[in-house]
Formats: sequence, structure tokens, C-alpha cells
Amino acid sequence: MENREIARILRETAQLLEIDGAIIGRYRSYEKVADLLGNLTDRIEDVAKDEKKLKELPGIGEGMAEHIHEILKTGDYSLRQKLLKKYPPTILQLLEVPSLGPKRVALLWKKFKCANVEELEKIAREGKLRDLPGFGEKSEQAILKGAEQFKNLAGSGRVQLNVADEESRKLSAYIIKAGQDVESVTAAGSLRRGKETVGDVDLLVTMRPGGDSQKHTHAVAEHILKYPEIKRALAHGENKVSVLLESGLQVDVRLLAKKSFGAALLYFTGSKQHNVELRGRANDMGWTLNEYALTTLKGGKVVARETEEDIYAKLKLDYIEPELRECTGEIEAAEHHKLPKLIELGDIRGDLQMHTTASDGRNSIEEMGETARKLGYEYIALTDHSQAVTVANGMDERRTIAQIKKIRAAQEHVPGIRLLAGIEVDIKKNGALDLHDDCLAQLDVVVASVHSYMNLEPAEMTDRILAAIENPYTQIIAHPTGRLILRREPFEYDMEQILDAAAKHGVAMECNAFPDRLDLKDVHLRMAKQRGVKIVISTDSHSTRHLSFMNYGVLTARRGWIEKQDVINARPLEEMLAALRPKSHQAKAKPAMRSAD
DNA sequence: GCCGTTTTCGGCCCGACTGTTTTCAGTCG
Repeated sequence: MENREIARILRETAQLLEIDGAIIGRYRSYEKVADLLGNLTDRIEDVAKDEKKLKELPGIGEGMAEHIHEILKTGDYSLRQKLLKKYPPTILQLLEVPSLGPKRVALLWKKFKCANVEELEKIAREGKLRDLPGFGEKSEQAILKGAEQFKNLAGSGRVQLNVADEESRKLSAYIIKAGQDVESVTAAGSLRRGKETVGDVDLLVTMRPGGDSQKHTHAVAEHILKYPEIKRALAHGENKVSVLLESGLQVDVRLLAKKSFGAALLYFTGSKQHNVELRGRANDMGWTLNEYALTTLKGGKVVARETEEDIYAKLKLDYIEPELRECTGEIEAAEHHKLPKLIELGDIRGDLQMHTTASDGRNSIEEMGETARKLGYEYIALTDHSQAVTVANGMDERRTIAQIKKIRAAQEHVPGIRLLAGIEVDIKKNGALDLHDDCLAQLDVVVASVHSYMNLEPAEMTDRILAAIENPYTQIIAHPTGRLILRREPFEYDMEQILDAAAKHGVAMECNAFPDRLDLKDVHLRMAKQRGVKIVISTDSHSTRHLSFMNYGVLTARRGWIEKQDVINARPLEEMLAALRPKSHQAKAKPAMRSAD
């Protein structure tokens, strides 16, 4: 059973308990363990085999350990089932409606037996909500709006990292133009942490000394509200303006005093769980931490607030990079000076996956090479598709050989950067590669990937990718899980087995930087690192413009605790080539797991 | 339900904003 499945059961139990009026601590304990499981790299099913190890996990005691065993054994949890007899399962979707929380959901159930969004809308339209205690006309309208929003967004309401990044840059540039009073605009939140999707953007605006009076901040808030791309303003108080942009992205802008910038940046960068840990730590040290400062518990004397570095230092922690702040061991690592030195964009020396007009790319070999050279790269691999991907004009052996010659010839016209002849060869349904061995042998870089039969049974998909890894010509597995963010689920297979095989055979795993993919993702990258699997960060560019997506791949790798030495395209050309699975070991490829189809 | 160099019982992170109220409850991040 997967961790996320168990986490889901525990989280639902927590939500139902909260609706049911359980005391705060009881449902928090379920929430806490659900969060823990979401971030754990080990499978809890394996951990649970050792009772002592299981109970060593924070938040898991006698009772919780027993519940986890029950879930592993029966696939469900009796308390959750019991609560779902009391309340319909759809009651949980009410919690997703903005402006509804557990207390109101409980009241709606008690008064109207209302347990889904359709009923909620009906009751609200009939004007029955406004007479409930604590409700009024405005909350009735807010709930109607919330129900509408829920239906339109059909769930997540999140956008891809690059969309949030671009919107945030545009709005920041606009805010800076508010006048001389604005000193800086900084993005915080999940965007700063480089998360693959962003729910809303948090922008922190600091004012220049002397320009931070109420009058000035008010003027800046007014300026923000005139931003042309606002669909509607959601809230605006003294220190905060919340707007919904035409793109559907929500942005919270906080106006703050410079002296509290560090505390605010730390607070609004999160993650929530990381903050909780830091506050607990502050408390243990006799201090309290909020978005304004780290202060003494007694007397409220300021200990630190101007920079994040100051605050971490006072908490006796090394500085923790935003991408690591997910409460997955970074605080303990910071305490013991064991934090990784994360890979940086500037460490990248080349890009090992991109396409040209030979298959489905927009630009020529020369244009890709020229743009990459301007980005400061030492080398690139041009890796067009193989024949199986007919929609992308994939190349057969004859065209592949011709393409190798074209790349060699193009090298003459693009000095200052090494052009490597590569291929993105398809992994067929049976695990065989899509081109003959003697063709693959002539290439500098062989990248293999899946573009078909994406819904195989997990066992069959595992065997398929294992066969590709065992093929001696395979050097890199590209976008290994095939997911498209917010659009397509990843392939189902046994990741641990795949990573073990990649480590054994010296096959590198790609962190695909294309913002729709970001594949491998952070958690898998960390699993790969733990096994000593080599990593490649590539853009999978289909035009010169895409080459700058490298940044998103690096962010994702940083979230996976990846360091420079883990990434083979952070090495100079000769060292990179030496780190690829050696060509000299390429014997005749073993037959695929089944006869070719 | 978990957890403890202040505690084996009584807390569970903390503050802003909103709408409903005249001092606060609920939601949100």
C-alpha cells in the first residue's frame, strides 16, 4: 500500500473528526501523521514491519501504530468507516469550498442535512443561510461564490510553476513602478520554494525608510488595485491586498516594514510545516516566532527579525535554502551542519535533451547550438525522436545516421560549443529500443523514453523500463514517469526497483526541466540520490526559447536535495562523457523481455 | 492521539481578516 493512500485515509479521518466536533488535539494527531507520510521517502508498509522503527517516527505512538497496521491489513480504517456512516462522503467536498470550514460544515449538516455542493447552492439561493447564527447576507453570498469557484476549478485551482513565476514577475515589475517609496518586491510562498504547482502567489513589498507611513502604504495598495490584469479584488486591509488575476491565479501582496523583512520572508515562504517546527524550536529556546520577529517569550524583546539568516542563526541552525523547507529532515540536518550544498543554475554546463526540425522541434541544429552557446554552455546533445513517435516525425535508422552527419557538419558553423549527436529513442511496449544496435552505437548520447502504452499494469511497466535500463546502449532515461502536471498522472511502476537497476547499470535518470513535466520529481530525485543514481537535468526543448527552462529543472533538483556532484551535466565535457554509461562496455544488446511486437 | 530538563495531565503554532457582533467565532495561510 502506498504512503499517499494511507495518508489520504488518515487525512479524511481527521477532517471527519473535526466536523464531528472532536477536540483539537485528536484530529491534529491524524493530520500530523498524514503530513508525515506525504513527505516520507521510505514506504511505511516496510517501516511498519519493525514496530520499534514505526513508533520512533514523530507523532506515531501506541494507538496510531495500531491504526496503521489496521489500514495496511484491511485497506481501510474502522473509525473512518464509522464516521462515514454518520456523514455522507460528499461532506468532505464542502471543506474545499472557500469560506467554509469544519464548524460551518458541521452546522450545515445539523440544520439542513446538507452534505454536497449542489445542496449548498440550493440552500444559499433560497436565502436560508443568512439566518443561521454567525451567518449573514454577506457570508451567504461568499458561500455562493465559493461554491461556484469550486465547480469551475474542479478541485485544485493550482497553476504550473512557470505560470506563477511569469505572473509574479509581471506584477512585481508593476508594483516597483508605484514610486520611490517601494524598496523591494519579493516572491515568497510555494513559488519561492520552487514547488511544481502554485496555489497562490505571496508577494512581499518593503517600503523605504521614511516612506513607510500609513499614507504611503495606502497609496501603494491603491496602485496595486489598478493593475490592469486584475479580475477582481478579494480583500484589502491595511497590510494586505489580495487579488484574483485574469489568469485565474490568486496573489496576496503584503506591505511591510523593512525591519521585519526577514521574519516575514521566512513566515510567508513556509512551508507551513517547516514554520510549525521552527516555532516549536523557538518555544523550546524560550522565544516565540511570528511574521514580525523572533522575540523572547517573557517581555517580548526582539531577538532577530531583519534577515532569515539572523533568525536561523539564533535558532542555532545553518541557513536552510527555501527549496528544502518542506519539513523532510532539513531542520535536523541544519542543526548538525549536514545540509547539502545544492546545485545551482550556474553549475550547469550543458543540456542533454532537445529537439530540432529533424523531428518535432521548431529550430535548426545551428539555431539551437547558437542559443545554447549564448547561455554559456560548453556542450549540448541534439536528441530528436525515433521512428515510433510518428506524430513527431520520428527518425528511422537511415535518417538517424544522416542526422549524425548533419550535426557533425553543423559543428563547423557553431564554434565555441560542442554539438553532440544524440537520440531520444523510444522504449517500445516490450521494453526494446526503437532503433538497431549498430545505429545506436554511432551516437554520442542515447536518451531512452516512453511515449506509448502509458497505462500498462504496474508490473508490466516495471519490466518494460527495466528492460530498457538493462539494454547496454541506454545511457539516460528521459522523463521517467511520463506525467504531465495537472493533466496526466505518472506511469505506475515500482520506482525503487527502477532506481536500483539504474544505479547498478550506471544509467542516469533525467530531471526533465520542461515545466509541464518536472520529471523525475523532487521526492524521486531524493530517492535516486540516496541510491547513488546519476542525475541529468535537461530541458527537452522544442525551440530555442525553451532552453531557458533549465531553471525549473534546477529548482526541482534542489527540492530533491541534489548537489553539483550528483549531476553529470554539471561537469566539463570530457568528465560528463566519462560519467555516461561507457560505450566500450556495449556488447550486443540482450533480447527484450518478450518478442518484439 | 501524542508528548514532556518546568509536566504522566493538559496542552496541542500563531496572527490577520471578515463578518458578525459590541467582544468574538470562524476561516485562512
